[in-house]
Amino acid sequence: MTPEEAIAEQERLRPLVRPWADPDLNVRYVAGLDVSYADDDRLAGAVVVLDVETLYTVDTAVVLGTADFPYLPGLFAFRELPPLVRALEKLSVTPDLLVCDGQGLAHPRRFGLACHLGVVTDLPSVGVAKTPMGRFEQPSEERGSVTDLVEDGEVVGRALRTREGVKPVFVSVGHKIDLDRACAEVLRLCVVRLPETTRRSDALGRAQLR
DNA sequence: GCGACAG
DNA sequence: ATCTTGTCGC
Repeated sequence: MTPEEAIAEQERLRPLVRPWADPDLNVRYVAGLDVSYADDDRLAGAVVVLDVETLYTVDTAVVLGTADFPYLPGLFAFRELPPLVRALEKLSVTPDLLVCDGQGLAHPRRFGLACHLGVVTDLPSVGVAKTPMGRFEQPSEERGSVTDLVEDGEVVGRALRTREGVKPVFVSVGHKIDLDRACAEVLRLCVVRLPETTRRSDALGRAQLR
């Protein structure tokens, strides 16, 4: 697939994004997804499902693969989506929400990894990125404070302070959830700066490459 | 033309 | 993404 074809694919799928929650959305099992890279082009896609009430891990899956698409800003999903979908297929527990390592609507074409993964799986999803794609004001220092993340004059996500005195993370809607809910769900996954979902899937993926 | 650009 | 445990500072 060429970058031009990838962009066309994003434009084709973008209308399928539903940036609101089903009335009956109840989040108990949350999946964190991440891809780790080796020195060569091997990679590991990892997913960890935890019970949001206890933060206990209830299911995990890892797959080994190769990087078949380069990292290009705006086309990140075409590199990470294949191993992540394969990992999701290995789960025994169906997650209620996917927490992705990257952007959702906070994307130049409003179709970041979290949107793509949400649409492909038809599961609610949110993007949690460590660096922003857009402009934002610094949220105040206390845990839970937020500011808008703005791109092209529209609010595409939020900067969320997940712990006092740390850099914010950048939350955007992926699919089948609204921004308020997305921020609330992410915040309750955070013991330190990054959500436990992200931390555990990251650890699982890198361990698999050893 | 130049800089910016998730992981 | 990756290099990476203990250590410095609030």
